[in-house]
Amino acid sequence: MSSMTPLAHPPHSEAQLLAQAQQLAGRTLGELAAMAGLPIPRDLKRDKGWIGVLLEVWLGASAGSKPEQDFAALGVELKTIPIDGAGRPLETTFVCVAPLTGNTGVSWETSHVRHKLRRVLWIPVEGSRDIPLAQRHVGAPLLWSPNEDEERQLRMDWEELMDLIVLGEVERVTARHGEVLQLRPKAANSKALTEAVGAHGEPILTLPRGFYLKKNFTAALLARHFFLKTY
DNA sequence: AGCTGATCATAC
DNA sequence: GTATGATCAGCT
Repeated sequence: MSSMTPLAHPPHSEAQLLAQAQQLAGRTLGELAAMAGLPIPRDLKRDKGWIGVLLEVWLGASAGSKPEQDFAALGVELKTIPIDGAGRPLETTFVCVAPLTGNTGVSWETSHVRHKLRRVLWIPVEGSRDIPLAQRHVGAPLLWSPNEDEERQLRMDWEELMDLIVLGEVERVTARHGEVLQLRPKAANSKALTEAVGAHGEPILTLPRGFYLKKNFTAALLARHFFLKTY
């Protein structure tokens, strides 16, 4: 326990990555931040990505911005997921920005969504705002790939949403579209604009959008994991 | 209460 | 603006 330390280098195998993640289970964010020498914000209001960065440090992921998977050599993406006392997600999960132009000929097979979700290390973290940040516990990790059903659900939603984008109907899409995958703003604020395609094929300016996993999807994959592990 | 639309920090 | 990391918070 006292030898616990952040990985100084990216893990060389999934097994090593998972082993390190399992070491974090049961610890509090306060303990992990102190051991890593990171200051703890009072809350996440102005530090929304803080937990993600903290766990990146512990797991040897390259912190910072790179359009790559967190563990590129392993092809693994890291996602922290806030959960309530019953282990259910408190928030949707951002996947990637949605391409709003240049989409002629794009397919699910080569999509960013599919690539990002090919293999994910999920790390549940207590997320209730009633629990002080430093006292929140890290849960047991789950190394996951979509099964046949999950992949089909994702593909169907992705194709529906991309069809609307290509047809110039992006501004008619709401977060209600999609069963497990939704499209929502992903921007600094409501004044940030990016290019998209209008209803008549003309260029328009609209909010940047991102693909997000709905809570029903992540809740199911977490529940399945804990069911199989426990019984 | 939960969801949808909006927002926060930082690097480049 | 885009890309990384996500959660906030007003409204239904």
